[in-house]
This record gives sequence, structure tokens and C-alpha cells, in this order.
Amino acid sequence: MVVKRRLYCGSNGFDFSSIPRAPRSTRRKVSSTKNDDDSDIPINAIDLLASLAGKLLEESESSSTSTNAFEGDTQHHLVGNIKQEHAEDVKPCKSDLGNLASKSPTPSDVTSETSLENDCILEQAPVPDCKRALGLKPLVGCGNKKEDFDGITEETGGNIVKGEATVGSIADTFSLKDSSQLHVQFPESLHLDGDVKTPPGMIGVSNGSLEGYRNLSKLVCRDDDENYCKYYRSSEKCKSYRPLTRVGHRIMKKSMVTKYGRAVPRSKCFEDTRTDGCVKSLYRKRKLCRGYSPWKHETVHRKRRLSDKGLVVNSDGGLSCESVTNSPERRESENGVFSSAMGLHSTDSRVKFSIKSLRIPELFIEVPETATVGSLKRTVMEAVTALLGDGIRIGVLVQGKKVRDDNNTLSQTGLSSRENLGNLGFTLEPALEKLHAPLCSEDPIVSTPTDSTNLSERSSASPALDSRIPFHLQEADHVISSGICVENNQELVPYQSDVSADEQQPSSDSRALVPVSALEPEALAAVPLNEKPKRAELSQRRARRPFSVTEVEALVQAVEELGTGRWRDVKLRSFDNASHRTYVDLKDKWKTLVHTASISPQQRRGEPVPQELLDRVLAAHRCWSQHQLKQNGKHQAAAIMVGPSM
DNA sequence: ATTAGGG
DNA sequence: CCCTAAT
Repeated sequence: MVVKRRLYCGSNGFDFSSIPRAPRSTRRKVSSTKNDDDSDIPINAIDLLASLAGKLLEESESSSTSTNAFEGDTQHHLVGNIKQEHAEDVKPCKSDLGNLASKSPTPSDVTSETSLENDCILEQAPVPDCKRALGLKPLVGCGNKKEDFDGITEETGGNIVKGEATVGSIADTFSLKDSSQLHVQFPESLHLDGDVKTPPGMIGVSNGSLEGYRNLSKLVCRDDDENYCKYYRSSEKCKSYRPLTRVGHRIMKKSMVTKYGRAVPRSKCFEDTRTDGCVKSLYRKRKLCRGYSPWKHETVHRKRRLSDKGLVVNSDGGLSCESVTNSPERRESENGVFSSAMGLHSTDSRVKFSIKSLRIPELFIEVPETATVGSLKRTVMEAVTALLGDGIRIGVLVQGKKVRDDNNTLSQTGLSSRENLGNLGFTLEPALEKLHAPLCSEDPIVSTPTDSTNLSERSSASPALDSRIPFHLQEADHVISSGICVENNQELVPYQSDVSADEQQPSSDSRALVPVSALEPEALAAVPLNEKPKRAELSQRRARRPFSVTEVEALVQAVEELGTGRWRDVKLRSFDNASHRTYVDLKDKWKTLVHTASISPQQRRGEPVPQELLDRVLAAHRCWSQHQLKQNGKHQAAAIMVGPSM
């Protein structure tokens, strides 16, 4: 029997939902969907292998599963009694809460509950006064400052920069929303005389600017080709026992199932396999396109994907360092999926230049031959946006050399005179740096996954390693999964306009799908990162928006006061103005904060969170989980007492 | 719609 | 940040 909530507060309509419920840990957890997998019995040797591989993977992935002490017990009893308990839970703490309520009535508390009687207000507040226990000091000035929460980079409309410009500021200037039409202006540094000292090793190539640069490129590429060949050979080996098509699909399915240890609805996948070649479901789930997950350092484990029907397309990797030309008209066609060309000119006191396009770093795409051109487009789109969403940086190249010191002025970097402007280039790089050598050349490249041997086996064991692989799939067979791959790239006609047809022409010849050759700058510009219509179709992943320290502070404070089970309140209270932060985000952030706080500082990454905050996180976490524990005890006790009799 | 938890 | 189950 469920007691009506309202009974406890008379008829004033107080909502007890604001009181933390029994933690989920006491609720029975459904053991995922493993059964599905188990029922999947292999029917032949190949399948057996695939299945075995899948199993192994699953095991390795789920080996760390822990069991909650409270799991699987009295859920059913609780259902009927939890609510009844709220009244009791709360009362013992009234005295404490008196302090709390009077000390710092939260906005939400007050505004939403003002009309309530005192009792209700008190009961609505969190039970223990963790605030006091934590020695809280009210924070001034943190919280709902909208400026703090609005992503500056993303909101920046124009890309005009004025004032003192350093190399770093150039890079920061770019918003990738419209990367193809960036117009940047920089004041030319004062030292135009040329007596500016150039940091050693920073710029430096001879005057044959592009010459030196190209040589470098070729070198890199050659190296890359060699690597490639290695993989290619092994691909031949694979061919000998390459499974049949049907099996290929099966393997695909398997990989989907094991990615998160969660079963993708089989029927659905199968349907998609037959129609859209799994592309739809795969990319809807974003399983193939994502090489890693920045939140969990996940690595794509798909060792057994040997889909012979798959067409692998990848642009050359890494850094685009398109030669800069002074003629904006010159548009170079590239082998890569995206090309970059840049026009540049200088006038008066400023350095003005426009970037026609930027080449996007490594991109791995796989679609079956049966995929439509449309789906390929969508796939590429998905890949690109995922890449951008995962964070990308701008690199600055002068005479083909990367400028690392962000604090140098342009003139110090060698960009003070007109002649030198022609040597300026930009690159897009994965935010998490991985690629060491710039890969850029006029020649088609198939970039190889770096050291596929160390990767992907133990993603959790070596997160630092894995997470650095930004976007490519870290398997050799991703590269070689079709010898086609090479050929495609090699034969890439730079400018293949006939690919532009939107029609759904299932081409039997994979070469007809030749990797995009030229998504022209316009095409790239047309890629509507903000447009919803297409976005809905693609089920875009939200852009990653790291929490600022200010936000963290606000979050910490809110949790300290409200506890860890009231994310909606936390949101309302401290992030009401941050529309991009959902309560789930806050909860997730708290989760990571707790994790961050409990690991050594050396292992932390990203914007460092002040230790003081992390300490508070830990303290609050302890306090509230302890509180939760007590609650559990009560609930269980109550369940035992009331449950059997009912 | 919220919350909890796993990926 | 995503997804799902359970409320």
C-alpha cells in the first residue's frame, strides 16, 4: 500500500519528491541484457570464433563489475513503504535543519515553498546538516553568473580579433562552427624592423619556405606508407579466412553487443544491416565513429571486425598544413576528405587573412558497400561533428613549422612582414594530442594507427594512453579491412564532382564511393552544425563543454547543501541560467569530481580543479553517502517491519 | 520528468 | 556525454 504523499503535510500540497528517495542501490538492478548474448549460439566455426572473441572482450570489460551490498533485496517491500518513511526520516533531523533553514535558505527552498508551513519547509530540507559538518563557508560570487556558463568559444559570433595578438590568441580565435570562413585580423606587431629575435628553433626553415615544408611532408608520408604496407600485408593474411558476408554481419552485430556490454536490439540491427548496412543504427549509436570516449577513456574494441564489405575511408591524418597562397582563388584539390586552402593577404597595420578551409584531421569511416551515398554523407557528417565535439585545437604553422609558443607575437614569430605572411598556416588538431608527426602532402596517405599493439587491450588500465587516440580506430584491421582502402586513396581523383549526387545509388563498386575527394570549402561551410533539421536525423552528440572552475565551485556548494540525490534542485539552484547544463550533467560532473578527487593529482587531466574544491567534494561525498547509508538502514528496517505484514 | 548507475 | 531502467 502506498501512502499518499500529501498526507504528511496536510493539504498544502507539499511535494515529497524533493526528499531523497531510497537510493537506487537498494532498488533492484536489472542485470542488463546479458541473457541476450548467451542465447546467441554460434552455428559454425567462424561464428564460433567471432563469438569467442566477443566473449573474451566482454569478460575483460566486465571483469571489474562490483556488486552493491544493498543490491537485490527488499525492493518490493520498499516500494510500499518508502514514502511512509519520509515522515520519520525527516523528523529526527528537524533540529539540525532548523539551523540550516535559518542559516541559508536556498532560493529554491524559499521561493517554492514559502507558503508552506514551517514544518514542511524543514522537512523538505536535507536531513543532516552536512553543511555544518563540512565546515562550509558561504561562497560569494559564484553561482548564477551567466557569463561564466556561456561557452565563450562557441558563442563567439564573429572571428575578428583585435588588440595584442599572440600566436596563442590566434588559435583561440577560431571557432569551428564556420571554419571555412574565418576572417581574422591581427594587429601587426610593433617591431616591424625585422630585428625581432626569433626564438630558436621556432621558425627556422630556410627561405625556401614551402620547399622545406614539402620535403618534410614527403618524408612523413613515406614513412607512413611503409607502415601501411605492413598492415596491408597482414590484410592479405586475413583475406584467406575472411568470413562470408553473412558472417561479417554477424560479427558486426557482435561488436555492437559487446561495446557496452549491452545488447543492441538484434532485430533492429539486422534490419539496418539489410537496408542501410547497419550504418544507421551504428551511427545512431555512434559506435563506429567514436574512437574513444573522453569521459570514460573508452576505446573502441572491435578486434573482430573483418567486414569484407566494408569500405574504409580515411583522410590523411593529423595536421593539415596547407600551403598558404596569396591568391585566394587558388584552390587546391586534395586527396583527403577535406582539403584546406587558404588565401591570405596583408594590408595596412593589420594582418588580415581569411581561411578558406581547414583540413580535418584523421577520419575513419566505414560503411558497407550497400550503403547509400546519402548514408555515407551522413556518416561523414557524423564523424566530423563527433570529432569537433570531442575538442579540437588550432595549430599555427610558420614556414611549415609548428609554432608552439603561444605567447610570442606575430612579429616575433616571423609574421611581421608581408613576405612572411605567405608562410602562415593553420592546422586542426585533436584536442588530445596524439599525432606526433604532421602528415601532410599532396600525396594520398593512409595513415596508420599508431602502434596498434599496445592499444585497446586495456583501456581502463592505461587510460592516458588510450584516450589520446582521438578519432581513429585503433586496430590494424581498421586500416586494412579492405585492400580497397589503399586503392581508393591512391586513385583518388582530387576533384570528383560527380560524387555530389544526392541520389541513393547503391553502388556495387566501392570505388564509386571514392572518399569524397573534395568536400569543397563551401560544402564544409554548409555543414550546419547548428541546424536542427539534419541534426535530429543524426542524433548529434552534444558538444563537450568542460566545466569551469567556477561551475565546479557552484556545483560543489550546491551539493554540499542539497546532497547528492537532488540534482534537479542543484540545477535549479546553481545552474538555472546555464541552459546547457542539465541535472544529469551535474550529476555526471559530480561523479567525475568524486573520481577526480580520489585519484592522485598526477592522474588528473583537463583544467585543474583546485584542491580545496576537491577536498570539499570528497567531504561532501562522504557525508552524504553516509547519510544515504543511514537512510538505507532505516528503509530496510521499515521494510522488514512493515513488509511482511502487508 | 527525475534519479541512479553503467558505458 | 549517452543510454537505460526504475521511479
